[in-house]
Amino acid sequence: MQQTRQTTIVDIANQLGVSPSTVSRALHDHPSISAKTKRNVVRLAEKYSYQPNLLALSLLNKRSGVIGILVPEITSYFFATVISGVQDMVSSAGYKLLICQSGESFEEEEKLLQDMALSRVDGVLISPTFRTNSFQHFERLKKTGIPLVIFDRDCPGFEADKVLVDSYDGAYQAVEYLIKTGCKRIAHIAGPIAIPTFKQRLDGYLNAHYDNNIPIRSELIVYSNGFSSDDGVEAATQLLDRHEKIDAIFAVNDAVSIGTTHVLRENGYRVPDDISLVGFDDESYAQYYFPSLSTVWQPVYELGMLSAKILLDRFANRGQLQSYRYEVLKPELVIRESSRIIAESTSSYALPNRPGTPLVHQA
Amino acid sequence: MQQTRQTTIVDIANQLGVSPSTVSRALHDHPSISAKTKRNVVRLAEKYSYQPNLLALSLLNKRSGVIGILVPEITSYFFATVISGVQDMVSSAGYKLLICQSGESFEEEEKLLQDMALSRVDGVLISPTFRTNSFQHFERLKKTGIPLVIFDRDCPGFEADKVLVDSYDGAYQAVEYLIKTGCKRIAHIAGPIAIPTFKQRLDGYLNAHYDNNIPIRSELIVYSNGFSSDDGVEAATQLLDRHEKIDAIFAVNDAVSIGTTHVLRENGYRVPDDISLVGFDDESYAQYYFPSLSTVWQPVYELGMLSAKILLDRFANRGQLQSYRYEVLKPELVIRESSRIIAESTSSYALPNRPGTPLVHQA
DNA sequence: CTGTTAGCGCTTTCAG
DNA sequence: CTGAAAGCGCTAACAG
Repeated sequence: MQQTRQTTIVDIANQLGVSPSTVSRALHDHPSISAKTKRNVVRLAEKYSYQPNLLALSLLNKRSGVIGILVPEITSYFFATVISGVQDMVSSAGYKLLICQSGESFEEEEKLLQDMALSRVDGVLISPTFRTNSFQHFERLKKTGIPLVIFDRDCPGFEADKVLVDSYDGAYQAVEYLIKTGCKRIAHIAGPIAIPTFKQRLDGYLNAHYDNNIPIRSELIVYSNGFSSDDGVEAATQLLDRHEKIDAIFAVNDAVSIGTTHVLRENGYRVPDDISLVGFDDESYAQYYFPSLSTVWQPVYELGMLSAKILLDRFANRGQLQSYRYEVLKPELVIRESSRIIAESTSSYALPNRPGTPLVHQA
Repeated sequence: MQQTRQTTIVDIANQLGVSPSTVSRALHDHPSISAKTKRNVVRLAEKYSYQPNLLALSLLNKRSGVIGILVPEITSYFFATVISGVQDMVSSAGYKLLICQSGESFEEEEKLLQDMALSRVDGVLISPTFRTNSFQHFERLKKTGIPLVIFDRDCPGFEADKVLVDSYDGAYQAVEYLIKTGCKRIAHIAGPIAIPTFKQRLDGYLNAHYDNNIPIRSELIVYSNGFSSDDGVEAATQLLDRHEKIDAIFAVNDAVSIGTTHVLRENGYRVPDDISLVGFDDESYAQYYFPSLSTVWQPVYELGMLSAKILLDRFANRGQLQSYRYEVLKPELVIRESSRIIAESTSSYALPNRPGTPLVHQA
């Protein structure tokens, strides 16, 4: 624990009676360096377990080798997995990852982004808070020359590289499946529609009805304040209080789903016998839940990898003007026990075996 | 996206015809600086949206303002929550957090730790992989003067600040509770006992039996290869294959528990009617599971806060020799529906209402 | 009140 | 093959 001061290149130089530049060269296999001095330098370096100071290097090279990622929170399966994907991609390119949570607070998002800029991260990946409706802080970042990639949650009107999941499509698949299995009165527990992703899920729900000529009943849609299990409990309770007849529920995500099943069970409804239920996310517990949860799987890990890849590409083509990339990944419906299954269409829906979290997934 | 080169203090100085130091002083409210020049400087700084280069500062001050945290993985509720606690603590002290995952790989752990040392993090929080049995890389870090705190997973024989949870006690509580509720043949699905934490849970299981004069049957203990739900499925299957009579299972954690309930259900056992089940961790889904999971809650967020706090204290008393701190936090048994409840002892066990994840918890 | 100087640790011309 | 010098961006004595 004693702060013995790290040995520097100068220390070694002095001890050997050579110049710092010689030491530097020796340490980097520079061609024009005598084998002898090189040996001496390397020996000393090892003896003192010399460690190059990356801070000095960063200052010199004007790049820190750090990529920042800003997410609303890391405790959900979704973001934690995205981060894993990003981590794997950037570290294979020699970058470190600075992970920050905004906690869905806009002010925090601004502050953290500012912090990152100050510490001179080389690039940033951002999934904005659902309160983020002004993008000046993003623009500011762009202006300082730090490339950024928006992922998962879109920022309408803000131009940047973006990697999203087609939530609309996932929701559409889910609801159309419910319709095909004979459900007529399908409720939707929507998340805060300030989040574009959740708005899209609602739209998917609506259009699946429309395309299948099923009337939409606004009394079957309940808007939740958040998207945790507790929010699910609240929303589901609210839904049941309306005393509407329902035979299916499409919930905005799995967390809300399990809150919902809880309420349904307490009120004597059986899933899926009385009510079919489909969630979204395919959380790690979804397959082991009882009944196991039908849900929409998203290529989360891949989302992280791709976002990071796009950022790295920007580094490679630094300066060159390039149009922004806009990537949309496709989710997949996973049918399990929480929804009734109709025989004839099973084959087209059932996915072979998708255990928990596939680390690598083919697109 | 155009790299316009960030404006520096020198740019401002030149433009104003003053020296860089004057600019620096103006920007820092130095007492001896004329109101006029200060105004000029500030105006220009704003005009060019000047941003101090933290890398230069770090190099100068020999502190980066970054704290590193190294965990086996971030996708579990446990570590994600620890990180949240750490994040909140360190950011309130003005530090940034560099989060790294070892993926339970020893080599990766070594490499990442090395990386952190190179980027001159000011301190490190570590929860080692379960393969970590040599601590030379930790020693090396200590020698370079970077303080480190070990949390959650102990490193027997390695001296450092440590913050742990009393897993032994948690397990003991759980098993004693099962015994008190009348269970006679309590099985244990143990995790890899290379992890001290899991070894402790096993010990708690054993000693609770011993203290209550219940014979221990080795055929009721199954050692799982990992601690995911899939591992739980495998271990539970193995357990049932032994055709031993059992009336309760204490599983090493909640993830394994839900894999276990899955297998039990498939084999026609009802929980808790036929078999009582208790897990460990109190994951966010535990209370909404069916049946809701009896489990052992750990002060996870607090664990993160405290670990970070201890590290910050080291900074404050830098250099001063101090004995290492060894903190052990107490877990609490949470009784829900997956275990039979006996009337008379309920009161001493039942906890009022403990929804999901308490953000702040009194010790 | 302000400028000059030196230096954090390192690399990289440019001269030897 | 090696050294001297300059500089990345900034601050903190030390002089004026």
